[in-house]
Amino acid sequence: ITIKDIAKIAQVSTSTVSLVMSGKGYVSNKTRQKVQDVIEEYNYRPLRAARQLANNRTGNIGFIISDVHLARSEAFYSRVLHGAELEARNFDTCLILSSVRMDLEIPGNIPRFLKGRDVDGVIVAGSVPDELIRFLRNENIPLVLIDYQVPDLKIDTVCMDNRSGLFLVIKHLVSQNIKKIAFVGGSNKHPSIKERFDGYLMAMEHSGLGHISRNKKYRYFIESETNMEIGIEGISEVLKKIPDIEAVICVNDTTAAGCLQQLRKMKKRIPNDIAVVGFDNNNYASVTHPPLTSVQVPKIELGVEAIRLLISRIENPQQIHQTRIIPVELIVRESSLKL
Amino acid sequence: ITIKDIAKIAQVSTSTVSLVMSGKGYVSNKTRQKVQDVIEEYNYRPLRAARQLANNRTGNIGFIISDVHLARSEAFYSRVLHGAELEARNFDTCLILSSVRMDLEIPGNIPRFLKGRDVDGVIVAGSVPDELIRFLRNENIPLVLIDYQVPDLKIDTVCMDNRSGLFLVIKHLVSQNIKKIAFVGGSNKHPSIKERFDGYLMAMEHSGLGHISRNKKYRYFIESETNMEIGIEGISEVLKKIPDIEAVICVNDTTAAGCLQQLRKMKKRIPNDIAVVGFDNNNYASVTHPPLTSVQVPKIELGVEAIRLLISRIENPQQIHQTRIIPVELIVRESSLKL
DNA sequence: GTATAAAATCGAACCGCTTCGATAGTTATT
DNA sequence: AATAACTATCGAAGCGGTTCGATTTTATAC
Repeated sequence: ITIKDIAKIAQVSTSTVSLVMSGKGYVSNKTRQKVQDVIEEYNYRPLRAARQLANNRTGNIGFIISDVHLARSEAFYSRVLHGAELEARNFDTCLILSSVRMDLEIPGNIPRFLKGRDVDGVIVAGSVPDELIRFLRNENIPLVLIDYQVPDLKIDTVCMDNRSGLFLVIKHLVSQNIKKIAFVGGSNKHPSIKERFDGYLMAMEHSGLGHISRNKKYRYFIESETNMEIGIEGISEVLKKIPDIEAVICVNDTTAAGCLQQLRKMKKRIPNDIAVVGFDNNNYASVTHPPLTSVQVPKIELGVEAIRLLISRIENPQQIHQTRIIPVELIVRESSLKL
Repeated sequence: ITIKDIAKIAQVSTSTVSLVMSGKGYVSNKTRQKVQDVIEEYNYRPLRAARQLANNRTGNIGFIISDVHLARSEAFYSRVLHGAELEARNFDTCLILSSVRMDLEIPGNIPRFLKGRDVDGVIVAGSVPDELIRFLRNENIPLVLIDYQVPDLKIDTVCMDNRSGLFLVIKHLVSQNIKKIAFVGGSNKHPSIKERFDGYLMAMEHSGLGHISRNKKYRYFIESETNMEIGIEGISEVLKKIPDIEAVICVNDTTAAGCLQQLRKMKKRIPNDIAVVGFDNNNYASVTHPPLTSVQVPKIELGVEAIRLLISRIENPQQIHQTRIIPVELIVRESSLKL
């Protein structure tokens, strides 16, 4: 069933039907009603592809994420994706998903929807090869990054308030008179990780604990994707240097899970010997033993905001580039709550 | 840059370019080479929408999943989605994602890609409203279900071998001389859940423990989505009736996490007092305390197989309906391994 | 050497929709 | 009464491909 069929049945031209559907131009009320009735009756929906061909708008948004992120055991980016999907629906827009390998070749290996020019814009979630982002930029495709950025490129971005998150954590620990607070992290390549560490430094200074945070014995970093091993090694190393450590803040929950596991193995009591705090408030924060205090990141919100930002850019390509920062929240659980 | 441009530059007609791209018809080697060179040089990619309009193939596959599933804390269906995406790539096909609410109205609320006829086929992962599936069936859209089925509808399906999973579990427990084995589950509406319970019954009979599994005191079910609460309540109830229970098999890891938590609260030693086994081998199976024995379900594979099945159906709409069963594997961890 | 078949190439129609420009009918303006 | 300005509707071109004949060239058969 095509627009021609509708036109014939309603005894008007296809242009009139088109005008009715789009709400543009002049159509008398009588005609409009007639056409709408026929559309309704036959449940007519215009073919997207035909529409795209005619007016160069696809109604699709591409969502790109690295294989690594998508394969990650925490559901972080799946949640972000979910948020994006929910909001895309509100704009009558489809989400086309593509994962990319971190070693993809450009332009040989780019997502298929870019080859077929199948999308009006693209969301990139988390880190992907910078060249991919540069490529998208060169192609002049509307683009929004989530929780990532590329040095010296001005791009619309949605991210979470990592620094404030650390202020909340430190404040919570200090309120329990905990002072010897260590930080365990991973590769600083990802901006969020760097920001969390910066937040730690700043918040510690702010609480008058700068003499601790400035002491490098209280830090542990490994150049790798964050995983449980970092937590395991991290807490072991820190404990060697500072046996009377009181708390450890991990760069995310996965790392924290490693810490918990290792501390249990060492027969440390959590939180009474050592408090442990994570970040992200992942799906397993509450099934660890003990349940993990963490900074809740509104993942759905990240996706929602990204869609909004992207659509506003698609509609207004010249608008100034923005960064939207989503607030976070501290979720206190047993791992940091002294009895 | 369009096919006309390429044609002009290569000094052939657009039809010839088209023939070169599709590999159909007769083209001399010389011409083919010439055209391919130009395509290469200008990095020409045909516009999908134009192609679709002409030959009625979109090159897109829709992936439908319920909000509830996608929001689930375990990453089960995200993994399945990931697998589908990976395999779709191999077929130069895009995956369009849509989540649906369990209370969606049909046809008002159906995914947008169905309205615009934007996909060649659809994958449905997990349970969705049966009417949606019937609707898809009526519309004659190629369809594959993952881990779900609708009574009295013949539809291509990919699922996991739930029954065998339970045989593996029982065998493992019995080999440790554990006999008093209970089963805690959720709503039987989802076929997998029912199959797991059936597997329990069958495997127990098979191991000569039928007198136990036939005793209803060893079972606990709640009509609800599976969650931690079911585990918590389930193990409490069973323990009341059978205080000397030796093991509990939970319908999935989430439920098992609830069990673990409750048992710890009750100061039971796991696995020496009671062994606990889950199903799915979720992302958090290894961070629970103790780490959880579980049946590993190859989630990526589920997605991969679904794509393969769907594409084969798209290409051959008349082929007989199939059910592909993905094998599972037991992952033994501390929660069931007596010292 | 001619008849016939196969190979190579092209022009044009078509897919379903939007939109520009033309046309005609109404109403307002002078 | 003539002109201008809307309002309403439509025909046709065009978006970027594919594909069906038609046509020309080349190879094969007798």
